[in-house]
Amino acid sequence: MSEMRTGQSGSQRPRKERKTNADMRRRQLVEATLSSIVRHGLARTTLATVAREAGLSQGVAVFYFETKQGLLTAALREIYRRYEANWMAALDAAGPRAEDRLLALLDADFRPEVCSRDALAVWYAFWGELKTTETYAEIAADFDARRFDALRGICRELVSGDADAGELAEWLDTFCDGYWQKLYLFPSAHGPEDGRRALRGLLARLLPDRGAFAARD
Amino acid sequence: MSEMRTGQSGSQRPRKERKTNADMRRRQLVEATLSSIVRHGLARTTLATVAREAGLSQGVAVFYFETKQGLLTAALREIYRRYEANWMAALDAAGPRAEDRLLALLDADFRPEVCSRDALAVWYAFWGELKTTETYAEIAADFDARRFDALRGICRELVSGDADAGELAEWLDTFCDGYWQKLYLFPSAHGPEDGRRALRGLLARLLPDRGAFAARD
DNA sequence: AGGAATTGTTTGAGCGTTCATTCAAACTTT
DNA sequence: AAAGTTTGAATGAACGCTCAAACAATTCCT
Repeated sequence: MSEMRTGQSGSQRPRKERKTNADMRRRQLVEATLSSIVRHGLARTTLATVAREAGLSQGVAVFYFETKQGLLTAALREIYRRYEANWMAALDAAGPRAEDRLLALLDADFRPEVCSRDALAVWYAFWGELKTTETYAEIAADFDARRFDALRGICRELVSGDADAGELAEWLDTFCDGYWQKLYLFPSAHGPEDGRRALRGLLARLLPDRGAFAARD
Repeated sequence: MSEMRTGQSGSQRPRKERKTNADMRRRQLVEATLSSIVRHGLARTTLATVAREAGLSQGVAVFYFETKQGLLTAALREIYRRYEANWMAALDAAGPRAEDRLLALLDADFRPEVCSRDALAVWYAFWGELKTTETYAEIAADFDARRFDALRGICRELVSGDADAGELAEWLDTFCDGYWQKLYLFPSAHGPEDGRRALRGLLARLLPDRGAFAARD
């Protein structure tokens, strides 16, 4: 009964430590990248600023991500992952009624986790280079599709006719994107709370027959 | 009767030729900057790419703009100037009726002159660095304020109550910003024409009592 | 179990490149 | 001749990436 071939699962801790360490380092570096983008902007984010932020050497960033571009791509993927986790969690927490699910999904866009000033700085920094970095566009399209499908699905429960539901979903999605721009460009004039309020007002207008969105007034 | 102090206006053409030349060069360099941003992105736009695009030497760009940053700032101001000229011209061309003026102002946002794929690439490239370049934010706030005032003014003619008018103006402004984002991120799924159509649909919903916006169904 | 060998990780100096800016000299217009 | 304009080589700083060497964890061998 000697030891097995360190293969699948039986062994005690054959390489687990190293794998764990690698994942931890990658997370640490991605986190440092996001911090650096917030602090210095994407244009002035270098391997040096990331390494300094992470408390590591420049070399280790290249070791785990091959290239600076790989690190940036991982960072963009990460914020989209967080964004998706945010609205999915909001949907899970919402009740079964379509009105509640719609509000949950849209409200999620105005949680500081995804639209704080720092978060917006990162979003727009990456979008600014979307046209010159093919991968960014693919990531954006991938994540956006899932959210829009969810949104349209809910709208279909609220209005009759697929065309009208799609139209409504497009309006609401557009509103969210547009309000993010306000939050980003003019943060002193618009906060997430204002966004939620404006959203409710718009919903009350667009779906007047649904009492759930009726304005106080 | 010796020569005067080259001062105000009396002299025949004391420096006029040179001034004209300087303005022409500045325009040429700003144009080349915008082209370079479209072609290479803002991050890879250098004095060399701008000079090559303009058919001039690098030195002349510095001569007229002192610094690369000065050149970029001038380019941003230029696209905002064009944007403003676009919606102001649309307003001037529209009739006196508030419905027509509203549609003219909003439709102007979907003219290729300001929202073509190339134009959007420039907009988002600059916005991406807004948080790290104070001047960009000032320029954006300056131009945005004038447009929003115009929009709100028209909305006040259409709905009673300043609060409701302001709310409507915010919704519509947000819609325009949001749709630009769709045009930019997913140009294969959304074109300016779709934006105009969606806008009309939204207007018909938000202002149902105004026949001018009634949907054809 | 204990020490050597192997494999994985981290460092930071160094390389080649690119970039913004400078500037003396050449060229043009007044 | 004077003033204005344009050039492009030179400068120095910053950057992404490489790599040999150092360090650490794990495995192998007895």
